[in-house]
Amino acid sequence: MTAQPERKAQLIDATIQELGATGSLSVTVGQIAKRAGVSSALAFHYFGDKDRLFLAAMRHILAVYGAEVRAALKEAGSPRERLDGTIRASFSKTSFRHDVIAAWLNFYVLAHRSDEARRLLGVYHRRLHANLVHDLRPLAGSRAPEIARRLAALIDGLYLRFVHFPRDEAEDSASAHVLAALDAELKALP
Amino acid sequence: MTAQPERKAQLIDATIQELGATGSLSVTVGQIAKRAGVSSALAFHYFGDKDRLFLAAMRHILAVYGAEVRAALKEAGSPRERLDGTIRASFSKTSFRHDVIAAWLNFYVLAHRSDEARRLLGVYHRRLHANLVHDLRPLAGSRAPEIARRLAALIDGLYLRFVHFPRDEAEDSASAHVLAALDAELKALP
DNA sequence: GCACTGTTTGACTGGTCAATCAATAAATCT
DNA sequence: AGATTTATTGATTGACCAGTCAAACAGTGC
Repeated sequence: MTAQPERKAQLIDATIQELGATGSLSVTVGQIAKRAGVSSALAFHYFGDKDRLFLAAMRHILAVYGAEVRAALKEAGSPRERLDGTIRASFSKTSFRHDVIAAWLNFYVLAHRSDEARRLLGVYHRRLHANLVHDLRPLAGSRAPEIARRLAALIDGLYLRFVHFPRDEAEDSASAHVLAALDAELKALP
Repeated sequence: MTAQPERKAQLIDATIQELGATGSLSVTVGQIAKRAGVSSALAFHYFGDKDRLFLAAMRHILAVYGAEVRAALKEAGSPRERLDGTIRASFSKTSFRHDVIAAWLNFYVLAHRSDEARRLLGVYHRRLHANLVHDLRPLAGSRAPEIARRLAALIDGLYLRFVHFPRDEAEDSASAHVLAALDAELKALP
């Protein structure tokens, strides 16, 4: 999946950057190609059309995010530490890079009309859910899936809010909110 | 604000519908005008440019949402009932109309680069927050604002998820999740 | 019946853009 | 070395679109 020609990677990077610069999917393939230092025809040669170029960029972002989560989990021991890692990875510096933000926002829009984009979004959802459930199970037993669903939605919702109204301590503040919700859920367990 | 010619309202409706039909902000003023049964020049005459037309549409959606919240609150007595009303209004049938969904998703994108859109989004945030805090206060005292922040983010996050992966019982299921989170927060109070 | 004001349009412009294509260069194979 | 595939581009096309403008139209007051 990542053994492609150099140019493909350049174009994907340029897509993300250009998306961040203009903020909408109406970026032109020409602008992207220019930033990548190649002709626009090459972008079409490799990706077929604009949508597939953008989807490739989104897959790349999700791959990077997945790697960050895995890295965070590797250093965690207890379920509680692992949950903390999963949550913090969702609010990592990378996630708050303004080009990554723009990609995510436009991805949500695209997922509403493109089947492939929705499928990709589903992959992200399931991965996050599975991670949360795995480490909630020892703490919450059969209530784990239900609580995981709420924590996942809370993560997305907080992300959206910090994206539009950023603060310096977004990373910590957002994580703290999710952990507080987790504690409340656990404390309230029967 | 709404004592303007009928045509303005028609154009706003058409904007929302066309946005729902194509799913992205790249709808053309021509398409919108055609759906409204007028010439595109008229849209420019009334709204100046495309962005302002879209913002007017979004203001309309927020106004309808606000009215739904107010209606739900009118029938509620206890703080708990009022919270339930606020939450259910956020997941009303209207909010899940597919053209309203498309408008919200694109609104999030726009809010990332347009000051006026972000300002509008801030209005929505503050209104929701204020409503939640008002009715949480008797139940959670000084912790009300903090909990309200989480519930608001949870509402947005759940909305996003049900929007992309709809279920028949979305309305009830989403509300139930928020209420469950509320109960957990209250039960966990010191 | 005239002046005035707001409404509405058709025609136009200047520009943009996704996608294609024919052609060249470079690499790989046989 | 000749054949075949892959990488890459410049030029082009055909459609489309935001925004402008001058003019036609309709109502209102006088």
